[in-house]
Amino acid sequence: MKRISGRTITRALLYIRTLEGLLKNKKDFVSSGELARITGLTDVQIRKDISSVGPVGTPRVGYDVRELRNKLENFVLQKKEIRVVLFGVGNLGTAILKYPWIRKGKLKIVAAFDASGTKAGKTVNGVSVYAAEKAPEVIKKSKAELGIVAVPEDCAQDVADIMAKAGLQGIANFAPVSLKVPKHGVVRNIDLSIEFLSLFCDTQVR
Amino acid sequence: MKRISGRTITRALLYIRTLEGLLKNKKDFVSSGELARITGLTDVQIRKDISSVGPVGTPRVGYDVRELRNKLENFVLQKKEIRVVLFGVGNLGTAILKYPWIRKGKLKIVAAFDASGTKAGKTVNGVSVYAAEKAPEVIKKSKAELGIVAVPEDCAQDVADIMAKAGLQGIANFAPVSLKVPKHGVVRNIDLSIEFLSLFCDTQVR
DNA sequence: CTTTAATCGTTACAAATTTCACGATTTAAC
DNA sequence: GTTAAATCGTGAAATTTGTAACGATTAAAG
Repeated sequence: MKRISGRTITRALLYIRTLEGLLKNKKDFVSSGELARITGLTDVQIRKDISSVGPVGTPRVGYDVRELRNKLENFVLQKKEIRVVLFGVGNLGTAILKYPWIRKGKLKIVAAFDASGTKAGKTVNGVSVYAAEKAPEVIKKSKAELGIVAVPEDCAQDVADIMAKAGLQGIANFAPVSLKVPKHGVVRNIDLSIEFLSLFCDTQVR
Repeated sequence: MKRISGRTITRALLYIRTLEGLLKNKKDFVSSGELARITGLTDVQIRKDISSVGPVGTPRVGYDVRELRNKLENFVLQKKEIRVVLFGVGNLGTAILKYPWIRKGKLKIVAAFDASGTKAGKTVNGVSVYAAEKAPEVIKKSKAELGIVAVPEDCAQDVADIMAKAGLQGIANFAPVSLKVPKHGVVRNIDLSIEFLSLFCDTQVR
């Protein structure tokens, strides 16, 4: 199987989400053209992406929704389970804990940490919240692999350091600052402000 | 001035954020190499992006931080002011209202709407919250141009319809569903789940 | 005032991504 | 069973995006 680009993977996740939606509506088959209409992509792009997981469609019929979803999932989410911790249980952190994750089964948020004493000991959407000091210990015990930074920008680097020290391999960073991490670490930055402003720029004539 | 890609614009916003951070630290000059170290991009890419706004750097010295920020801002955010409304004042919506936006001056969240009766009439971070029914009226009065969808997925399409009808030109959609909008409408989808999972996939061997 | 070292800006090149074109396959109609 | 219509899958072309190479410019040192 050839190497797959990150763009294809991101779109594959979108396909998975879309297919889940179709399943809810009892739709058993779907064509690349229809997926294109829903997602706003082109049908060719969709067929090409899907071809990464091997032949799965039937000419004149389209794709079996359930089968395609399963193949995409196995392709994109290879491991059985991925364990994640979250730092920061403010509004953003709570939103993340309550967000409808794709494949909740495979992706487990195993613990959350917060600096304010008022939240430790509580549970949000089934996830236990610990005091920040407990992080190294809890991360190791829980065998978490990835971390989410949802703290204010002024403590984001501190949190990233704790994460790196605890051996987390990847960080999703929602704080609007660039993080310094060991060179083998993977960071994905998600700055709500930048994401939004780039929309705004698209609406301008240029 | 030649056409600029969306990627360049997104990176320009990152540069602006980074430069603001440098200014806070009283740094007056910065080289493309240093910006590269901070942002994780390459120095060539940064110089190339910056060249879109015209010559601004000085060999052997680098860029005047304040000047570069201003030029990038004028380049990326051409209008004087952009007016935005937000739908959904739950955890995510509240997080958005409190997020440290780049250039708060130019970007004004002029109103927020929420379906639950308990929030209407309140103020979050200086923004008034209205009942959802008031939306068409308030949007028109406030001359808003863009909208943010931060409601649960099952009412996201309804909100998008209201937005389109009220004449908003662009939508930033944080709900994990694809929205149908009139063909001239611009939608930027930000699915926290997909953003995060794509990080996870990057950390896997492939 | 000349040399040196750092850094910018740009042109040419390479790589990645998307789009196009079209043959192959399958169902359904006749 | 033949034909027609829809749809898939894919190799090649076109486009976009990123990288490398390098001359040009500037400040500082000698």
